Amino acid sequence: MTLLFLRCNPLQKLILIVEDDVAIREMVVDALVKAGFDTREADDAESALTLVGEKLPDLMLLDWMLPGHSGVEFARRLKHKEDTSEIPIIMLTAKGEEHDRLAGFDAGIDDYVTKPFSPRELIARIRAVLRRTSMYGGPSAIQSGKLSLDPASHRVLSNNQPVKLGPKEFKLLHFLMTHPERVFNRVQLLDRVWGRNVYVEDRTVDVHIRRLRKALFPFGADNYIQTVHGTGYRFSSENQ
Amino acid sequence: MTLLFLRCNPLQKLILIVEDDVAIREMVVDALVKAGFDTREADDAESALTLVGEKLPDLMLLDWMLPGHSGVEFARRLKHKEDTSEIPIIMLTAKGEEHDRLAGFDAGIDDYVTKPFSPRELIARIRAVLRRTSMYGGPSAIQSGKLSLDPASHRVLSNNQPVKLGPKEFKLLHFLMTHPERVFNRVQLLDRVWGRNVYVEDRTVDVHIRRLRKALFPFGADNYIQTVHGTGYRFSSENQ
DNA sequence: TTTTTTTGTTACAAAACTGTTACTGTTAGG
DNA sequence: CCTAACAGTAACAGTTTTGTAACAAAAAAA
Repeated sequence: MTLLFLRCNPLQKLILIVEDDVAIREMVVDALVKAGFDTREADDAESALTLVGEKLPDLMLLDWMLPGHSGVEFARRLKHKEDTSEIPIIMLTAKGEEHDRLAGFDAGIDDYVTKPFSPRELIARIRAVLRRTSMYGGPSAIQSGKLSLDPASHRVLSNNQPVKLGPKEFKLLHFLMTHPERVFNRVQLLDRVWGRNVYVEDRTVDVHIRRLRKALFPFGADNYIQTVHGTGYRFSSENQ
Repeated sequence: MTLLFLRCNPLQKLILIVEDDVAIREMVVDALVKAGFDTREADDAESALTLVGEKLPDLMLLDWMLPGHSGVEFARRLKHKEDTSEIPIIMLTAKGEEHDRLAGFDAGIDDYVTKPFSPRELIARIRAVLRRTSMYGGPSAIQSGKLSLDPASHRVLSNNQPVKLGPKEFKLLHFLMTHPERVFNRVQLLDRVWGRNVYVEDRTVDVHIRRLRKALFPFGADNYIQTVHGTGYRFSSENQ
């Protein structure tokens, strides 16, 4: 297998369009490229997943009707996977699918555009969604004080020194770092890090927090994770 | 002038609807109330501003065409003011205003709904926007003099220095700060902070007030909490 | 397979928090 | 000025919450 390292402009947002109608796809890609976006194309959920695996896009355009799975179901799956849950999704729907739109919103879809749409409107909506979501939690590395965490390479650095973390610890730190200055109780953390419908003891969180702190301690970075007595834990770049 | 103290559920999101068509307004309010939202109504920009000044809404529904100013212009003004710039806005537009929608997105409007719309779609969109925006910077911090209390991060800052408080102290201060300039007797405080059907001695309140003051003392912020002899306690941003 | 790593649970220790009390200082009114 | 009700304060003991280490099961790697 060959790995392709594509050099891409980091300032250029990557849009993944999943749509089986070639005509629409080309029209959209054309508009996106002209608007200065980088694009990837897929015509079904399968190949879309492959592309997502290669490089997390900054936004996805998802056709409502896809061969195999429906678009919403695919969106729901993405939203449930930790590493892809933050990718904003815009749905492309045909007229008269009004009722189902509601299901889409519930699935965590950020916006939708009704076919036929004007390229200008599409671009405007993409920009609007990106503006909203890129405020926090882009797919690029998260920096916080001397800590930096890169979801893509699955690495944590403290003062450019690699920190060794287990998968759960990484996920936990990742979640906390993407939601700094906010307290989460144990159940919330279990929900967001371990996943819904997973039953584990509350106190398991404490143990993992402890392990995280232990791993960060040699770098003097353990105090980023703070205990809020009676409530839960908080990540804060401001010590104390 | 009469001041009405409305008891409102802090978990209930406050939606401000600005719309001059009474029929639409009532329909929307009806739907919102049924969906569990708290609402305020205004029929022009003027009165909308007054209401915003009284209490910052969690979201605004803005009619495209308003008497006096246009809706977008009003939105732009809100987005430029520091304290209101974070309020998400959903525009209500009539059919055939396609072109202008783009201007709306540029003005920082979060979404728009085309009239006529179904209540269900409206609610779904409101929920979607709230979900997106409340992820970060949810119910913003309460500021009072040099003190600020942020429920999301569960933090109290005095001159940007963190104040260490226990859970009960935090809750007590939180309650007092959300009801400033108002005296509460010990039973009322026990009810609202400790919870109904909890029996503890009245004097316990005194002790916690004492602990709060002690924690605030190093910052010279202890005199925000004032004793009203024979009655109870009051939080006041004006010292003395 | 064996070995290593990761994970969840538990038990106990340590720390933090809470409510009560007893005592002291204050206030308001006679 | 005196007094009775009221509020401030510190100390204490009991409770709850969190930290920590050790262990065994599960998963991953070799």
